[in-house]
Amino acid sequence: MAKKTLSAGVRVPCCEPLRSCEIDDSDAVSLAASFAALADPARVKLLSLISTSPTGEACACDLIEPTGKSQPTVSHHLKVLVEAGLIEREKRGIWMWYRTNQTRVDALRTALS
Amino acid sequence: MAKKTLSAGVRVPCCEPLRSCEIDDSDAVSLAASFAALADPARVKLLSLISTSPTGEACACDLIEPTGKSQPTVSHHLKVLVEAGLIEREKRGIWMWYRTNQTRVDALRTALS
DNA sequence: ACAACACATCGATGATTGTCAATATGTAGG
DNA sequence: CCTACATATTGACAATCATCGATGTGTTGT
Repeated sequence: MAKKTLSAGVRVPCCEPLRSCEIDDSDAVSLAASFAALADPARVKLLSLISTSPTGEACACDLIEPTGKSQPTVSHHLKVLVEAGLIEREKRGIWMWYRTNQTRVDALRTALS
Repeated sequence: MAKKTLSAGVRVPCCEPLRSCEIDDSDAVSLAASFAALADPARVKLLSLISTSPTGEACACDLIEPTGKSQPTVSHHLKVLVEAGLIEREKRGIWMWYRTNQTRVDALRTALS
């Protein structure tokens, strides 16, 4: 029961930082989905590995050993990151190359402002 | 370990070690835990509601209706956010007041840089 | 064509999570 | 003490998730 609201409660359009205005339901859902993609240590590490690569991209074959997980598990986590839009994949020859989608990561960071 | 064909069947390592800037496991675990706290639309909305409050804090009683969840469910989500360090709680009289831990949120945002 | 390799997908399983009804805890007033 | 209220906790359940072995798909070199 809200009864101590002091302001008029005017709603403004929102896709901006959390602190600036109250977000609507669809924004909350999409933001939560993005954060969920980072809600596993393996995926945080994968994004770090890919982001810090000197060339800007990383081969899947170099991402298995550092995570300490099996190849299918790493493949699964990479798929989660791709579907969340945080990284992109490109097949060259037999190798799959991953790079970060900096625009999407930046958008996430902005949402925390 | 993965190798790459340059030409004439010569195989070389995929890319640079990827380890110079790699975050360590404990950092990945703690970061993932923080992101996990934001991996639910209800919690994203709660953090938004609290952060955008004109007074800087919000009473639990005002957070139930906007989320569309039951009172125990909202209480549960608030607890998750508190335990993740993203918000803080203070009881005054009958009401529980929540405010954002901006330092922690800023730390999360920095991690995405 | 064939074998070796890189990666994705499938299937199964144990663990975690979101949800709410019921109940407990704590606070204020009569 | 008793009642009304605000919030937290418990218990149970369905849904989702992380994991890996087995297998499928596609590519390269022989």
